[in-house]
Amino acid sequence: MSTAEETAGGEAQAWGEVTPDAARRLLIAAVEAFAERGYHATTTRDIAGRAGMSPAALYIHYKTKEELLHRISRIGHEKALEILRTASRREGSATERLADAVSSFVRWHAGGRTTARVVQYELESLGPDARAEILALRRQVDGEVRGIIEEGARSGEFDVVDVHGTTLAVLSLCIDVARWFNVDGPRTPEQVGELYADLVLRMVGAQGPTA
Amino acid sequence: MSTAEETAGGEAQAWGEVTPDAARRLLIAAVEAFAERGYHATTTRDIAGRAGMSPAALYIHYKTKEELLHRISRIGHEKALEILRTASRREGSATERLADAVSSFVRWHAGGRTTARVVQYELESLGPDARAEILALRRQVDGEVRGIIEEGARSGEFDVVDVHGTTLAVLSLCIDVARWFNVDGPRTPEQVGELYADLVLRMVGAQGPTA
DNA sequence: GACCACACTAAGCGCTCGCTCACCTTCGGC
DNA sequence: GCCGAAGGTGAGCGAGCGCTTAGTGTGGTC
Repeated sequence: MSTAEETAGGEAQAWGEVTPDAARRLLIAAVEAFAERGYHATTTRDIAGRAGMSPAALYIHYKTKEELLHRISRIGHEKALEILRTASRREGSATERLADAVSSFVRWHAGGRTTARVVQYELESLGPDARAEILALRRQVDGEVRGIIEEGARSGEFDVVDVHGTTLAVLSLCIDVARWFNVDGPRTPEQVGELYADLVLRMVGAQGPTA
Repeated sequence: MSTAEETAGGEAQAWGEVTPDAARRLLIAAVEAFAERGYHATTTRDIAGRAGMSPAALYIHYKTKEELLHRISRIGHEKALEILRTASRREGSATERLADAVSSFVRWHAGGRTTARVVQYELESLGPDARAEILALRRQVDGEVRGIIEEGARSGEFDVVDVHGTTLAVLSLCIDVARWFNVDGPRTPEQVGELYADLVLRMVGAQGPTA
Protein backbone atom coordinates (compact mmCIF):
# COMPACT_ATOMS: atom_id res chain seq x y z
CA MET A 1 0.00 0.00 0.00
CA SER A 2 2.57 2.54 1.07
CA THR A 3 5.11 3.80 -1.42
CA ALA A 4 7.69 1.97 0.64
CA GLU A 5 6.26 -1.43 -0.03
CA GLU A 6 5.63 -0.75 -3.69
CA THR A 7 9.00 0.62 -4.67
CA ALA A 8 11.09 -1.67 -2.55
CA GLY A 9 9.30 -4.59 -4.13
CA GLY A 10 11.73 -7.41 -4.69
CA GLU A 11 14.43 -5.45 -2.91
CA ALA A 12 12.61 -5.60 0.39
CA GLN A 13 13.46 -9.15 1.36
CA ALA A 14 17.07 -8.09 1.73
CA TRP A 15 16.15 -6.25 4.91
CA GLY A 16 14.70 -9.32 6.58
CA GLU A 17 17.39 -9.23 9.21
CA VAL A 18 16.16 -5.89 10.52
CA THR A 19 13.71 -6.20 13.43
CA PRO A 20 11.24 -5.28 14.78
CA ASP A 21 8.84 -4.65 11.95
CA ALA A 22 8.53 -0.89 12.57
CA ALA A 23 12.29 -0.48 12.48
CA ARG A 24 12.42 -2.30 9.13
CA ARG A 25 9.66 -0.17 7.67
CA LEU A 26 11.52 2.97 8.70
CA LEU A 27 14.73 1.65 7.20
CA ILE A 28 13.10 0.82 3.87
CA ALA A 29 11.44 4.23 3.84
CA ALA A 30 14.82 5.83 4.48
CA VAL A 31 16.46 3.89 1.65
CA GLU A 32 13.88 5.17 -0.79
CA ALA A 33 14.01 8.74 0.40
CA PHE A 34 17.81 8.85 0.42
CA ALA A 35 17.94 7.32 -3.06
CA GLU A 36 15.43 9.80 -4.46
CA ARG A 37 16.58 13.01 -2.90
CA GLY A 38 19.93 12.33 -1.23
CA TYR A 39 20.66 12.13 2.46
CA HIS A 40 20.84 15.83 3.21
CA ALA A 41 17.71 16.72 1.28
CA THR A 42 15.69 14.06 3.08
CA THR A 43 13.86 15.05 6.26
CA THR A 44 13.09 12.80 9.18
CA ARG A 45 9.46 13.81 8.74
CA ASP A 46 9.57 12.43 5.20
CA ILE A 47 11.02 9.10 6.32
CA ALA A 48 8.51 8.70 9.13
CA GLY A 49 5.67 9.70 6.80
CA ARG A 50 6.63 7.08 4.20
CA ALA A 51 6.65 4.47 6.94
CA GLY A 52 3.20 5.61 8.04
CA MET A 53 4.34 6.89 11.40
CA SER A 54 4.74 10.15 13.27
CA PRO A 55 8.11 11.97 13.16
CA ALA A 56 8.82 11.09 16.78
CA ALA A 57 8.50 7.34 16.15
CA LEU A 58 11.77 7.33 14.26
CA TYR A 59 13.68 8.11 17.44
CA ILE A 60 12.32 5.09 19.28
CA HIS A 61 14.21 2.81 16.87
CA TYR A 62 17.16 4.96 15.80
CA LYS A 63 19.21 7.46 17.75
CA THR A 64 19.75 9.83 14.82
CA LYS A 65 19.06 10.19 11.12
CA GLU A 66 22.70 9.32 10.50
CA GLU A 67 22.29 5.98 12.26
CA LEU A 68 19.76 5.05 9.59
CA LEU A 69 22.25 5.79 6.84
CA HIS A 70 24.97 3.91 8.68
CA ARG A 71 22.81 0.80 9.08
CA ILE A 72 21.75 0.90 5.43
CA SER A 73 25.31 1.35 4.28
CA ARG A 74 26.70 -1.48 6.39
CA ILE A 75 24.05 -3.99 5.43
CA GLY A 76 24.38 -3.01 1.77
CA HIS A 77 28.15 -3.31 1.72
CA GLU A 78 27.98 -6.66 3.45
CA LYS A 79 25.57 -7.86 0.78
CA ALA A 80 27.83 -6.58 -2.01
CA LEU A 81 30.82 -8.25 -0.44
CA GLU A 82 28.94 -11.52 -0.09
CA ILE A 83 28.00 -11.45 -3.78
CA LEU A 84 31.61 -10.97 -4.86
CA ARG A 85 32.93 -13.56 -2.43
CA THR A 86 30.49 -16.15 -3.73
CA ALA A 87 31.63 -15.54 -7.29
CA SER A 88 35.27 -15.40 -6.35
CA ARG A 89 35.29 -18.67 -4.43
CA ARG A 90 33.34 -20.85 -6.79
CA GLU A 91 35.12 -23.35 -8.97
CA GLY A 92 36.22 -22.49 -12.47
CA SER A 93 38.76 -20.49 -14.41
CA ALA A 94 39.56 -16.85 -13.61
CA THR A 95 37.60 -15.93 -16.73
CA GLU A 96 34.49 -17.70 -15.53
CA ARG A 97 34.78 -16.32 -12.03
CA LEU A 98 35.36 -12.76 -13.21
CA ALA A 99 32.38 -12.97 -15.55
CA ASP A 100 30.29 -14.34 -12.72
CA ALA A 101 31.46 -11.65 -10.29
CA VAL A 102 30.79 -8.80 -12.70
CA SER A 103 27.42 -10.02 -13.90
CA SER A 104 26.07 -10.69 -10.40
CA PHE A 105 27.54 -7.48 -9.00
CA VAL A 106 25.98 -5.50 -11.84
CA ARG A 107 22.66 -7.31 -11.43
CA TRP A 108 22.64 -6.22 -7.82
CA HIS A 109 23.39 -2.60 -8.71
CA ALA A 110 20.76 -2.50 -11.42
CA GLY A 111 18.00 -4.54 -9.79
CA GLY A 112 18.51 -3.05 -6.36
CA ARG A 113 19.26 0.36 -7.74
CA THR A 114 17.46 2.15 -4.90
CA THR A 115 19.61 0.51 -2.26
CA ALA A 116 22.78 0.58 -4.33
CA ARG A 117 22.51 4.31 -4.90
CA VAL A 118 22.46 5.00 -1.21
CA VAL A 119 25.20 2.51 -0.49
CA GLN A 120 27.52 3.81 -3.20
CA TYR A 121 26.82 7.53 -3.30
CA GLU A 122 25.88 8.66 0.19
CA LEU A 123 29.06 7.45 1.86
CA GLU A 124 30.39 10.94 2.41
CA SER A 125 27.39 11.96 4.45
CA LEU A 126 28.52 9.61 7.22
CA GLY A 127 30.54 10.86 10.16
CA PRO A 128 34.25 9.94 10.44
CA ASP A 129 33.82 6.78 12.53
CA ALA A 130 31.02 5.28 10.48
CA ARG A 131 32.81 6.20 7.26
CA ALA A 132 35.98 4.49 8.41
CA GLU A 133 34.06 1.31 9.16
CA ILE A 134 32.44 1.31 5.73
CA LEU A 135 35.71 2.07 3.97
CA ALA A 136 37.18 -1.07 5.53
CA LEU A 137 34.38 -3.07 3.90
CA ARG A 138 35.06 -1.36 0.58
CA ARG A 139 38.68 -2.37 0.71
CA GLN A 140 37.54 -5.97 1.08
CA VAL A 141 35.28 -5.51 -1.95
CA ASP A 142 38.23 -4.21 -3.94
CA GLY A 143 40.33 -7.12 -2.73
CA GLU A 144 37.93 -9.75 -4.03
CA VAL A 145 37.95 -8.35 -7.56
CA ARG A 146 41.67 -7.68 -7.56
CA GLY A 147 42.23 -11.24 -6.42
CA ILE A 148 40.50 -12.70 -9.46
CA ILE A 149 42.26 -10.35 -11.87
CA GLU A 150 45.65 -11.01 -10.29
CA GLU A 151 45.15 -14.74 -10.59
CA GLY A 152 44.13 -14.53 -14.21
CA ALA A 153 47.10 -12.30 -14.97
CA ARG A 154 49.55 -14.59 -13.19
CA SER A 155 48.30 -17.68 -14.97
CA GLY A 156 48.47 -15.96 -18.32
CA GLU A 157 44.74 -16.32 -18.75
CA PHE A 158 44.41 -12.52 -18.82
CA ASP A 159 46.54 -9.88 -20.49
CA VAL A 160 46.63 -7.00 -18.02
CA VAL A 161 49.19 -4.21 -17.93
CA ASP A 162 48.11 -2.50 -14.71
CA VAL A 163 46.31 -4.86 -12.31
CA HIS A 164 45.53 -2.19 -9.75
CA GLY A 165 44.26 0.33 -12.26
CA THR A 166 42.22 -2.25 -14.12
CA THR A 167 40.62 -3.42 -10.88
CA LEU A 168 39.68 0.17 -10.11
CA ALA A 169 38.17 0.57 -13.56
CA VAL A 170 36.17 -2.67 -13.38
CA LEU A 171 34.71 -1.79 -9.99
CA SER A 172 34.02 1.77 -11.09
CA LEU A 173 32.18 0.51 -14.15
CA CYS A 174 29.97 -1.80 -12.08
CA ILE A 175 29.26 0.74 -9.34
CA ASP A 176 28.27 3.48 -11.73
CA VAL A 177 25.43 1.29 -12.97
CA ALA A 178 23.53 2.41 -9.88
CA ARG A 179 23.73 6.01 -11.13
CA TRP A 180 22.39 5.58 -14.65
CA PHE A 181 20.30 2.41 -14.61
CA ASN A 182 16.65 3.11 -15.27
CA VAL A 183 14.06 0.56 -14.26
CA ASP A 184 11.79 1.73 -17.08
CA GLY A 185 14.64 1.65 -19.60
CA PRO A 186 15.14 -0.86 -22.40
CA ARG A 187 17.51 -3.17 -20.53
CA THR A 188 16.87 -5.66 -17.74
CA PRO A 189 19.44 -6.04 -14.96
CA GLU A 190 20.27 -9.45 -16.40
CA GLN A 191 21.02 -8.01 -19.83
CA VAL A 192 23.25 -5.29 -18.41
CA GLY A 193 25.02 -7.90 -16.30
CA GLU A 194 25.77 -10.02 -19.38
CA LEU A 195 26.89 -7.05 -21.46
CA TYR A 196 29.18 -5.84 -18.71
CA ALA A 197 30.68 -9.26 -18.09
CA ASP A 198 31.59 -9.38 -21.78
CA LEU A 199 33.05 -5.87 -21.72
CA VAL A 200 35.12 -6.61 -18.63
CA LEU A 201 36.52 -9.82 -20.11
CA ARG A 202 37.63 -7.75 -23.06
CA MET A 203 39.22 -5.20 -20.74
CA VAL A 204 41.37 -7.85 -19.09
CA GLY A 205 42.21 -9.48 -22.39
CA ALA A 206 40.63 -12.82 -21.55
CA GLN A 207 41.12 -15.21 -24.43
CA GLY A 208 38.19 -17.49 -23.80
CA PRO A 209 34.62 -17.26 -25.02
CA THR A 210 34.84 -13.59 -26.07
CA ALA A 211 36.93 -13.90 -29.22
CA MET B 1 44.95 33.39 0.02
CA SER B 2 41.43 32.08 0.43
CA THR B 3 40.67 28.39 0.24
CA ALA B 4 38.90 29.14 -3.01
CA GLU B 5 42.02 30.34 -4.75
CA GLU B 6 44.16 27.51 -3.41
CA THR B 7 41.99 24.56 -4.23
CA ALA B 8 40.69 25.79 -7.54
CA GLY B 9 44.29 26.23 -8.64
CA GLY B 10 44.67 25.24 -12.24
CA GLU B 11 40.93 24.68 -12.54
CA ALA B 12 40.16 28.34 -12.01
CA GLN B 13 41.00 29.59 -15.48
CA ALA B 14 38.04 27.68 -16.80
CA TRP B 15 35.75 30.24 -15.17
CA GLY B 16 37.30 33.17 -16.99
CA GLU B 17 34.07 33.81 -18.83
CA VAL B 18 32.27 34.64 -15.60
CA THR B 19 32.22 38.32 -14.75
CA PRO B 20 32.42 40.48 -12.75
CA ASP B 21 35.20 39.35 -10.49
CA ALA B 22 33.02 39.00 -7.39
CA ALA B 23 30.57 36.78 -9.26
CA ARG B 24 33.43 34.54 -10.37
CA ARG B 25 34.82 34.27 -6.85
CA LEU B 26 31.40 33.25 -5.58
CA LEU B 27 31.04 30.68 -8.34
CA ILE B 28 34.41 29.12 -7.63
CA ALA B 29 33.61 29.06 -3.91
CA ALA B 30 30.32 27.33 -4.71
CA VAL B 31 32.03 24.71 -6.88
CA GLU B 32 34.34 23.80 -4.03
CA ALA B 33 31.65 23.73 -1.41
CA PHE B 34 29.26 21.66 -3.57
CA ALA B 35 32.04 19.23 -4.44
CA GLU B 36 33.05 18.77 -0.80
CA ARG B 37 29.70 18.53 0.89
CA GLY B 38 27.09 18.28 -1.83
CA TYR B 39 24.58 20.91 -2.89
CA HIS B 40 22.03 20.40 -0.13
CA ALA B 41 24.57 20.29 2.67
CA THR B 42 26.18 23.53 1.51
CA THR B 43 24.88 26.79 2.97
CA THR B 44 24.84 30.15 1.25
CA ARG B 45 26.76 31.48 4.26
CA ASP B 46 29.51 28.96 3.57
CA ILE B 47 29.77 29.96 -0.08
CA ALA B 48 29.87 33.66 0.72
CA GLY B 49 32.41 33.07 3.49
CA ARG B 50 34.75 31.17 1.16
CA ALA B 51 34.54 34.05 -1.29
CA GLY B 52 35.37 36.48 1.53
CA MET B 53 32.00 38.20 1.43
CA SER B 54 28.91 38.58 3.56
CA PRO B 55 25.96 36.20 3.03
CA ALA B 56 23.89 38.93 1.43
CA ALA B 57 26.49 39.63 -1.26
CA LEU B 58 25.61 36.38 -2.96
CA TYR B 59 22.18 37.69 -3.87
CA ILE B 60 23.55 40.68 -5.73
CA HIS B 61 25.05 38.38 -8.32
CA TYR B 62 22.73 35.37 -8.22
CA LYS B 63 19.02 35.15 -7.67
CA THR B 64 19.12 31.90 -5.74
CA LYS B 65 21.53 29.22 -4.57
CA GLU B 66 20.15 27.01 -7.32
CA GLU B 67 21.16 29.52 -9.97
CA LEU B 68 24.76 29.01 -8.89
CA LEU B 69 24.46 25.27 -9.41
CA HIS B 70 22.73 25.79 -12.74
CA ARG B 71 25.47 28.09 -14.01
CA ILE B 72 28.21 25.74 -12.85
CA SER B 73 26.48 22.78 -14.44
CA ARG B 74 25.92 24.50 -17.78
CA ILE B 75 29.44 25.82 -18.12
CA GLY B 76 30.85 22.45 -17.07
CA HIS B 77 28.73 20.48 -19.51
CA GLU B 78 29.63 22.86 -22.31
CA LYS B 79 33.30 22.34 -21.55
CA ALA B 80 32.87 18.56 -21.50
CA LEU B 81 31.01 18.67 -24.80
CA GLU B 82 33.71 20.84 -26.35
CA ILE B 83 36.39 18.36 -25.30
CA LEU B 84 34.56 15.44 -26.89
CA ARG B 85 33.72 17.39 -30.05
CA THR B 86 37.35 18.35 -30.53
CA ALA B 87 38.43 14.72 -30.28
CA SER B 88 35.56 13.50 -32.41
CA ARG B 89 36.18 15.92 -35.28
CA ARG B 90 39.92 15.64 -35.60
CA GLU B 91 41.41 13.60 -38.39
CA GLY B 92 42.34 10.00 -37.94
CA SER B 93 40.86 6.55 -37.58
CA ALA B 94 37.98 5.79 -35.24
CA THR B 95 40.50 4.09 -32.99
CA GLU B 96 42.64 7.18 -32.72
CA ARG B 97 39.69 9.44 -32.20
CA LEU B 98 38.11 7.24 -29.54
CA ALA B 99 41.41 7.00 -27.68
CA ASP B 100 41.77 10.77 -27.88
CA ALA B 101 38.20 11.36 -26.71
CA VAL B 102 38.50 9.00 -23.76
CA SER B 103 41.91 10.18 -22.61
CA SER B 104 41.04 13.88 -22.77
CA PHE B 105 37.61 13.35 -21.23
CA VAL B 106 39.17 11.36 -18.39
CA ARG B 107 41.92 13.94 -17.92
CA TRP B 108 39.24 16.57 -17.47
CA HIS B 109 37.36 14.49 -14.93
CA ALA B 110 40.49 13.67 -12.96
CA GLY B 111 42.30 17.01 -13.16
CA GLY B 112 39.18 19.07 -12.68
CA ARG B 113 37.70 16.65 -10.22
CA THR B 114 36.20 19.39 -8.07
CA THR B 115 34.22 20.80 -10.96
CA ALA B 116 33.46 17.44 -12.52
CA ARG B 117 31.96 16.12 -9.31
CA VAL B 118 29.47 18.93 -9.17
CA VAL B 119 28.72 18.70 -12.87
CA GLN B 120 28.18 14.94 -12.87
CA TYR B 121 26.68 14.23 -9.46
CA GLU B 122 24.60 17.23 -8.44
CA LEU B 123 22.35 17.19 -11.48
CA GLU B 124 19.35 15.98 -9.56
CA SER B 125 19.41 18.95 -7.23
CA LEU B 126 18.36 21.19 -10.11
CA GLY B 127 14.75 22.14 -10.66
CA PRO B 128 12.83 20.63 -13.61
CA ASP B 129 13.56 23.39 -16.14
CA ALA B 130 17.26 23.64 -15.43
CA ARG B 131 17.56 19.86 -15.36
CA ALA B 132 15.87 19.57 -18.73
CA GLU B 133 18.32 22.05 -20.23
CA ILE B 134 21.31 20.16 -18.85
CA LEU B 135 19.93 16.80 -19.95
CA ALA B 136 19.82 18.11 -23.50
CA LEU B 137 23.55 18.85 -23.25
CA ARG B 138 24.15 15.37 -21.88
CA ARG B 139 22.40 13.80 -24.84
CA GLN B 140 24.82 15.68 -27.09
CA VAL B 141 27.72 14.35 -25.04
CA ASP B 142 26.37 10.82 -25.49
CA GLY B 143 25.95 11.45 -29.19
CA GLU B 144 29.57 12.40 -29.74
CA VAL B 145 30.87 9.19 -28.19
CA ARG B 146 28.24 7.03 -29.84
CA GLY B 147 29.15 8.60 -33.18
CA ILE B 148 32.74 7.47 -32.95
CA ILE B 149 31.85 3.97 -31.82
CA GLU B 150 29.20 3.62 -34.53
CA GLU B 151 31.64 4.65 -37.18
CA GLY B 152 34.29 2.23 -35.99
CA ALA B 153 31.73 -0.55 -35.84
CA ARG B 154 30.42 0.18 -39.34
CA SER B 155 33.87 0.26 -40.90
CA GLY B 156 34.82 -2.99 -39.21
CA GLU B 157 37.54 -1.25 -37.26
CA PHE B 158 35.75 -2.16 -34.01
CA ASP B 159 34.02 -5.34 -32.96
CA VAL B 160 30.98 -4.20 -30.99
CA VAL B 161 27.88 -6.25 -30.26
CA ASP B 162 25.75 -3.54 -28.63
CA VAL B 163 26.69 -0.03 -29.76
CA HIS B 164 24.26 1.72 -27.46
CA GLY B 165 25.16 -0.29 -24.39
CA THR B 166 28.87 0.00 -25.05
CA THR B 167 28.57 3.77 -25.43
CA LEU B 168 26.78 3.91 -22.10
CA ALA B 169 29.51 1.85 -20.47
CA VAL B 170 32.34 3.93 -21.92
CA LEU B 171 30.77 7.18 -20.76
CA SER B 172 29.95 5.71 -17.38
CA LEU B 173 33.54 4.58 -16.94
CA CYS B 174 34.90 8.05 -17.73
CA ILE B 175 32.37 9.94 -15.62
CA ASP B 176 32.91 7.79 -12.55
CA VAL B 177 36.54 8.92 -12.50
CA ALA B 178 35.28 12.09 -10.85
CA ARG B 179 33.98 10.02 -7.95
CA TRP B 180 37.09 8.03 -7.06
CA PHE B 181 40.03 10.03 -8.37
CA ASN B 182 42.26 11.26 -5.60
CA VAL B 183 44.62 14.15 -6.24
CA ASP B 184 47.02 12.79 -3.65
CA GLY B 185 46.81 9.26 -5.06
CA PRO B 186 49.48 7.43 -7.03
CA ARG B 187 48.17 8.28 -10.50
CA THR B 188 48.25 11.53 -12.45
CA PRO B 189 45.27 12.50 -14.60
CA GLU B 190 47.43 11.82 -17.66
CA GLN B 191 48.21 8.28 -16.53
CA VAL B 192 44.57 7.50 -15.84
CA GLY B 193 43.66 8.95 -19.23
CA GLU B 194 46.13 6.66 -20.99
CA LEU B 195 45.09 3.59 -19.02
CA TYR B 196 41.42 4.23 -19.72
CA ALA B 197 41.96 4.87 -23.41
CA ASP B 198 43.63 1.46 -23.62
CA LEU B 199 40.85 -0.23 -21.66
CA VAL B 200 38.17 1.34 -23.84
CA LEU B 201 39.87 0.28 -27.05
CA ARG B 202 39.82 -3.25 -25.71
CA MET B 203 36.13 -2.91 -24.86
CA VAL B 204 35.26 -2.01 -28.44
CA GLY B 205 37.55 -4.69 -29.84
CA ALA B 206 39.82 -2.27 -31.71
CA GLN B 207 42.43 -4.23 -33.59
CA GLY B 208 45.11 -1.57 -33.79
CA PRO B 209 47.83 -0.79 -31.26
CA THR B 210 46.24 -2.74 -28.42
CA ALA B 211 46.82 -6.29 -29.59
C1' DG C 1 30.79 69.50 -4.52
C1' DA C 2 26.20 67.68 -5.29
C1' DC C 3 24.61 63.69 -7.34
C1' DC C 4 23.66 58.96 -8.28
C1' DA C 5 24.46 54.16 -9.57
C1' DC C 6 26.64 50.35 -7.76
C1' DA C 7 28.62 46.88 -4.62
C1' DC C 8 28.36 45.56 -0.28
C1' DT C 9 27.06 44.84 4.88
C1' DA C 10 24.42 44.19 9.48
C1' DA C 11 20.49 42.71 11.07
C1' DG C 12 16.89 39.91 10.94
C1' DC C 13 12.33 37.60 8.99
C1' DG C 14 9.75 33.50 8.36
C1' DC C 15 10.35 28.87 8.01
C1' DT C 16 11.76 24.18 8.51
C1' DC C 17 15.03 21.30 10.33
C1' DG C 18 16.64 17.35 13.74
C1' DC C 19 15.28 16.05 17.81
C1' DT C 20 12.75 15.92 22.68
C1' DC C 21 9.24 15.50 26.05
C1' DA C 22 4.96 14.70 28.36
C1' DC C 23 1.46 11.85 27.71
C1' DC C 24 -1.39 7.92 25.78
C1' DT C 25 -2.54 3.11 24.35
C1' DT C 26 -1.97 -1.84 24.22
C1' DC C 27 -0.97 -6.17 26.18
C1' DG C 28 1.14 -10.24 28.65
C1' DG C 29 1.87 -11.84 33.58
C1' DC C 30 0.03 -12.70 37.94
C1' DG D 1 -8.31 -6.32 37.33
C1' DC D 2 -4.09 -4.09 38.20
C1' DC D 3 0.77 -3.11 36.55
C1' DG D 4 4.84 -2.10 34.12
C1' DA D 5 7.15 -2.29 29.80
C1' DA D 6 7.11 -1.32 24.97
C1' DG D 7 5.76 1.35 21.20
C1' DG D 8 3.42 5.09 19.75
C1' DT D 9 1.60 10.38 19.37
C1' DG D 10 1.06 15.81 19.38
C1' DA D 11 3.15 19.71 20.38
C1' DG D 12 7.00 22.28 20.29
C1' DC D 13 12.15 23.73 21.36
C1' DG D 14 16.45 25.78 19.78
C1' DA D 15 19.09 26.25 15.85
C1' DG D 16 20.21 27.18 11.34
C1' DC D 17 18.38 27.69 6.83
C1' DG D 18 17.49 30.69 2.26
C1' DC D 19 16.69 35.03 1.44
C1' DT D 20 15.34 40.31 2.21
C1' DT D 21 15.74 44.94 3.57
C1' DA D 22 17.47 49.31 5.18
C1' DG D 23 21.43 51.62 5.28
C1' DT D 24 26.70 52.57 4.18
C1' DG D 25 30.88 53.49 1.61
C1' DT D 26 32.92 54.51 -2.96
C1' DG D 27 33.98 56.07 -7.50
C1' DG D 28 32.62 58.40 -11.76
C1' DT D 29 30.06 62.56 -13.95
C1' DC D 30 28.92 67.22 -14.62
